[in-house]
Amino acid sequence: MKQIRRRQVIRTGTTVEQMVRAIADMIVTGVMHPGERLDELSLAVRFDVSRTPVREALRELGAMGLVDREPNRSAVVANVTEAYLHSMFEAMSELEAICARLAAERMTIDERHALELEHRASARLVHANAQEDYAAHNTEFHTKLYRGAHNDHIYEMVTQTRARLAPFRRAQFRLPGRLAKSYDEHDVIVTSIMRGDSAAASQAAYSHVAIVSDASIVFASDKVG
Amino acid sequence: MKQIRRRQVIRTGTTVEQMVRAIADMIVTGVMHPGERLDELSLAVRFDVSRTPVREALRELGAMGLVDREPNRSAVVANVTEAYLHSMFEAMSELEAICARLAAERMTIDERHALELEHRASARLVHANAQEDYAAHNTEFHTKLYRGAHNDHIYEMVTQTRARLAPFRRAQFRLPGRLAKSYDEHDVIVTSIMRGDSAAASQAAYSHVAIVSDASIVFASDKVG
DNA sequence: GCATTGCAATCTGCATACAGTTTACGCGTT
DNA sequence: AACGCGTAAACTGTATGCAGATTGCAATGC
Repeated sequence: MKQIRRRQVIRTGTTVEQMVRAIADMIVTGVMHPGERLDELSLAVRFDVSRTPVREALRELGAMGLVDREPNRSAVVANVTEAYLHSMFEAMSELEAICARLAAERMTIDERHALELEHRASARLVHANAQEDYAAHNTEFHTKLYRGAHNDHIYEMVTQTRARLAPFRRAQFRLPGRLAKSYDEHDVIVTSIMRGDSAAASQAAYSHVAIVSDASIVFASDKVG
Repeated sequence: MKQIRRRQVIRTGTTVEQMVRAIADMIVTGVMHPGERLDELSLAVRFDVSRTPVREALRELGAMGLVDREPNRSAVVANVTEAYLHSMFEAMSELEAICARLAAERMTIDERHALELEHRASARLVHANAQEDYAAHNTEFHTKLYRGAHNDHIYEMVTQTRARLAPFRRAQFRLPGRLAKSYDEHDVIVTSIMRGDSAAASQAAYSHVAIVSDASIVFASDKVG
């Protein structure tokens, strides 16, 4: 995967915010790997700005947990310990369970229909084994679930946790048969939510994420230190 | 509560980190009120540094959710909407319930003893109606609970949420009889945890925080917009 | 009397410059 | 050949200066 070295100008809107998004995206999508250095001058040249906004962007990314910073040392793409990674996956399960429970209680009719529709549409992707497309669907499915909980702060927490886990979860759908299993698990969640069975939805969501975690940790274990 | 106008020099360790802590402290302890402006130059003069580290500190505080920032506008102490405040209190109940459940399952013998000890020691404060001291005990009690869950990421989330709620929760122990009720609620949590009854601990913790939320929202409702 | 426009003061956003720290490399010694 | 030391290069931390945006006020027109 070759990186684009050409100067990348992003002078629209607030410069720092754009840089935060751009760098976060590179980390989350795996263009940059955990442990990789983010030196200020290179980034400044690359985005065609001075070091000042770069530093502010790095500080914000640090606060988000996407990069690690130490005094007088370059920022590096966050390289979490295996223990912390495990705690994030567990937290993800708990948060997802909460969202599913609240969603079962609070989703509007329209939201329920939209969730079901999104889910049903993905069956086609499973049969085609379209891993990339299914991953996109998966993101949308879970986002709908988080939104459905109707709690902005929980949405913020779960979204942030998800972003931090993304680098360690990329390959999950490459496991043979994982797509079909994921679909089945989603099915239980959707069915429970449609019935308004919050306990079942919560339980199903917890297990679903726990399974994804196990699958992901296999791939992540060679990256963490 | 008069503010100290004298220059405040904090040249120990990493400057920006110190400033973040100092400003966060002023917000959390109520020295600065929601909506209050944080202009860069004043802060720079006050801490005897240039605007550059001030800006970085403000950006970090923004990422933490303690201050709101908009382009070309001063940072202001975060002034959340009533709806968002409610979502944070609800999230706090959920997180606390998780911590209590996990703590009931995972706390070591020593941690259980320490929690019980902290709790028992506070009985004296209730009888003396020592609100300030009880508030300190309360913080320590809940911190022990969060630690007891043995999950670093959840600890981070609950701590951050707690910090953001702090400005809106200051007066909770001024309600008549609240100290005694708080003690009783803690008692149920402690007893459940000592028994290893995770369901009861979780339930008790959820209710406890929900009650605190209701008490706090009364006081907060005249501050939010 | 009230609204509107223009100007000045204030403040933020960013670039540049300088100071202090860390890292890397080469030379000399053992 | 390996180790230690010293110097230079590279990089981060902070200050300062300038450009652009916003705000408040005052003067003017209706």
